[in-house]
Parts: sequence; structure tokens; C-alpha cells
Amino acid sequence: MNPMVASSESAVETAPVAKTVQLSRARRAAILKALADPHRLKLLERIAASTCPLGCAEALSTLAISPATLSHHIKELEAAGLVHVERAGKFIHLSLRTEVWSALVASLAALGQPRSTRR
Amino acid sequence: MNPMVASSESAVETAPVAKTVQLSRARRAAILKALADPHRLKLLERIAASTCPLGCAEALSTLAISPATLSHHIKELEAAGLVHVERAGKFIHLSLRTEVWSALVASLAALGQPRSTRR
DNA sequence: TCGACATTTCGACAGCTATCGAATTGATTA
DNA sequence: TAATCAATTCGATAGCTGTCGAAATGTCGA
Repeated sequence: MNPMVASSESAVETAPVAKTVQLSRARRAAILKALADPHRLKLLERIAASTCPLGCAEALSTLAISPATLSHHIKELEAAGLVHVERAGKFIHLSLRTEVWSALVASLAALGQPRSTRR
Repeated sequence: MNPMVASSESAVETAPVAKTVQLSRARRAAILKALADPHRLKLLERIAASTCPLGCAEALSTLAISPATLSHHIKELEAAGLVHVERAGKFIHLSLRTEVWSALVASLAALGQPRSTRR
């Protein structure tokens, strides 16, 4: 895990009451890079659409990829801080980090509004 | 220019009154792919922040890249439908397609809201 | 018409990344 | 304890992509 994500991660973690957290440029870039792969985007969409944490079996049935590739993609999404991975015995469960997602959306929304005060 | 972007482009063009247009999944994926490069993201931010169309000279002064590389990135952003490129003699001017951007933001916002009715 | 300038195209290249099969690791169960 | 299963790691590979210098193209002005 690189230090940039880790430090931003703790910033998000220590501000749980904040609905929308400010993303650094580096963080934004890292997240957008993680979203560049079509399979990863589809996986994230599937995770987001799930009312409960998603298992690998279900993820695999959504995407036509090997377990190895899924593992790789999950790792990328986790590294980008987009998903939370919880292990339960042999199984893992994936959920969207909604606060990070909201921060991204807000960040991108602000980009399209050049007249607002921005640093 | 690939037919996917072209057809979505005309849909956007023919609906100028619509503040937020629905993006197809493919379109969304294509845009996010275009945003994956840090230089391209920075360029888009610079374009968005500009109150008037941005010239190449200004873009080059923002990014420490060669003119050839800038040209490549511009082409990518244009192909993704994110920017409008206008030629004025020897010069070109870049502007953000705000309606596409808004559609992207809306699209991503909807992704983070699994309980809303989505197709 | 030629020179200057802005921008693009071209070709090469290095680095990145998605993908997979096989091996490995870890948890569970009989 | 061994077998089964879920998931990860590892190594290899093919394709992708950002980057650049050089050449080419197009515009403008003298």
C-alpha cells in the first residue's frame, strides 16, 4: 500500500461524520486510474448495486474473467480506496466505500464549475 | 472517431436544452479511460478552470510535456467527447464540454446510490 | 514565395497493465 | 490429518499507452 493512499485513507477514516471529504489531486488521479479498466468499472458498479457485501462467486458470475484476474482487480480497487474488503473464513465480501465515492463525485462536480472558489 | 462516440455525440448535440444527459455504460467507460492519465486529468482541470478557451501555449506551460505529447492527449480527450477543439488559424482553442461532464458526474453520482431506479 | 510559427503525424521505444495457468496459502470439514 | 474449496500469488506474455524527436502539414505575414 503506497503512503499517499494510506495517509488519505486515515484522513477519511478520522472524519466519519463528514459526508463529503475533500480529495487531494493525487488521490483523485489514483482513483480515476483505477476506474480506467472496463472490467473494474463493471465490478464496482456491481458492488455498488448490491444491498449487501458482494462475494467473489457473484463477482465472477458478473464478469467473464478468471479468479486470478478478479483478485488482481479487487486489489486495484482496494488500493485506490474505493472498496472495503472483509474476510469471513474462506470468503471475502466487497463493499463500496461510499464516502470515498461521494468525495470523488463532489470533486469532479467541482471541476466542472470553474467559477466557484477552488484551491 | 469511433461510431460509439459519434452516435452519443449527436445525441448530446441534438439535446442542447437537457442539462444532464444519460450516458451509456460504454460511453462512461470510454470517458473514464481517457481520464486515467495524470497529465490528461491536469489538462482537463486547466481547461475547465479557464474562463475562455485555452490555447496550446498555455496548456504547454501548465504541463511539462512536449508539443507532440500534448497533441496526443488533446486527441484522446476530444475522442472521449470531453473537450471541444476549435481551430483559429495557426492556433487551436480548447474548451470543456460541460454537458458531457455534467452527464458523467450525474452518472457517477447515480452509481453510488444503489437504491434509486436505474436501468 | 519564403520563412516563421503552431500543431500534427509518424515511428520508435520503454514502461505499464490486463490476463491467464499453475502453484500456493489459508479456512473448513469430515 | 487429509481433502476440499476459496482466494491469492507468481511468472510469463501480449497488448496498450505515454513519450519523444524528427518530419510533415497548415497558417500567417513580409
